[in-house]
Amino acid sequence: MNLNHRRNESGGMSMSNDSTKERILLAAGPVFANKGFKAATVREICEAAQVNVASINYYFGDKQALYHETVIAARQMRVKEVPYPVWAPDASPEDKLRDFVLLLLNRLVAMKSEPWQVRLLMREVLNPTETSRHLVQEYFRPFFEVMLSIVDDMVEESLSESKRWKIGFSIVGQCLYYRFAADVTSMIVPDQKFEDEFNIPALAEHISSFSIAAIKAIDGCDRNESPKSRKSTALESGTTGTE
Amino acid sequence: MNLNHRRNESGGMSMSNDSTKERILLAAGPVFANKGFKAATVREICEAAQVNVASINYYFGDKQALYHETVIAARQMRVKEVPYPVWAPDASPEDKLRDFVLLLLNRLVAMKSEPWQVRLLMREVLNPTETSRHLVQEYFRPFFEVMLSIVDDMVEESLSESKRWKIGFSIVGQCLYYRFAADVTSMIVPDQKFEDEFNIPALAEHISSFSIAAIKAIDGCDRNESPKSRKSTALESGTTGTE
DNA sequence: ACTCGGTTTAAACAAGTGTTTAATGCGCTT
DNA sequence: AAGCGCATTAAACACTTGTTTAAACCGAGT
Repeated sequence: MNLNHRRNESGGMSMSNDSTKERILLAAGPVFANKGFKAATVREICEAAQVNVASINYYFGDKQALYHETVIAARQMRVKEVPYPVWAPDASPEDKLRDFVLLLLNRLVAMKSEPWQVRLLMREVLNPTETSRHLVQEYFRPFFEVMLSIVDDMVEESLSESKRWKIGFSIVGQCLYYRFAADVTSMIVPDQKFEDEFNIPALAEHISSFSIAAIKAIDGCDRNESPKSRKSTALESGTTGTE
Repeated sequence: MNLNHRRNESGGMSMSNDSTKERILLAAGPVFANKGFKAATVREICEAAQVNVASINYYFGDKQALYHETVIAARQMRVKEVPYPVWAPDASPEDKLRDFVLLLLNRLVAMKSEPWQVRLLMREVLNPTETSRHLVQEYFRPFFEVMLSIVDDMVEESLSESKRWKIGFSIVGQCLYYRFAADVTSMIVPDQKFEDEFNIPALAEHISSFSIAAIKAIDGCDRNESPKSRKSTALESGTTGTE
């Protein structure tokens, strides 16, 4: 465990040119994204980056540290590529939400080209490491709060904290589905239909309308959490599963 | 590549007792679920199952085949544990949908105890292998169709095919969120609130109400796909991201 | 020309990987 | 008891893994 693994750091984030360190970072991204941390091998990364196998340890210390830096870099790239919209002061919350859903889909889904940055971030969401705690604090949470403030503006009375969260998760969940289950979805929907009807603007329009309608309805008639005390109408659970 | 890897098969699915093959299958589940195919090692599985390292190759041929059988077994267990409801003939589609969402959450989310079966299936959804094509055909697709037929009963006019799908994905997406992003969610929501307000019945109630309201609203006023031709209200995309 | 720092390299390393082998054990029937 | 077939075992195999080492390289600075 030697500690001589910091060279060439001109300070902060350089992101300069085709330096060796840079090439490793760029090559590591797709490999980690496609295979995960363990299955990705340093030799594969080094070959893709056209550098010696020892370079990773020289510049990053070990494989784990390279992974960490790769995830951070992926987030930065994604944010830079799809930045926040800036709204006119008189924009309605409904229109803001539409833009926000579009933003979320563009950042996280981006069906075409399947950018490795997104795949890598999704891995962190599904299987959190120490890196993803950082991700939540610095990235997901503030993002989520912006969306919730838009929702707040849409309803008359103030929502309970957990209701706010649930609504937020409903919106985010609909968007995330198309990333998480993209491959499975394309096994269900025919290819042609997928191209035509499931592009990002169309999906954003659907998810926005769906969610706005739901929020308005909830706002109108209910702040009671479990009022009707409905008993399940299911007679009895038979073993009639798709076995 | 020897082919002597089928012994002790009394025919079809035995699932009998604590035979060696059985023990391997049960031990392999959690290991594959937690680490993925590559990162899981046969030695770790064999130690957990208290069998010799050669046993996996003896009974299953190779590691890949064991993985395949493990995924199939996980699906069967999950279906058996949370079977379909059987509805009364006069049950309203709204109540059916509520039960269906509850079923989906129970099968796929099951917050407490984090069953390895679910984690394993989610891995297949996110990173499809040859095994997951089987999974979609035999399991997801029929399940999805049942849900869509309930939605059909809720609306007046018949929906377009892609609209049907999008609504279905909206409902499924909301449910899946709590599995995919469970760990991240618990980083956002305080522990106490999580236990109290985000249990399965409460989530099912929220998702059902949210979705039913949205479906009703969509049914009422719209079959036009992109009518308003709304231009984005975003002035211009600044670089004001959480950088 | 020489040295010196950072960089790159091929080779080696030790540990871990899935898989195979050959021997042994064990419960049968004959 | 002998023979047979399935089950289990420890050991070895061939290969890959992340990491380390020591030598070579290379562009300044003196």
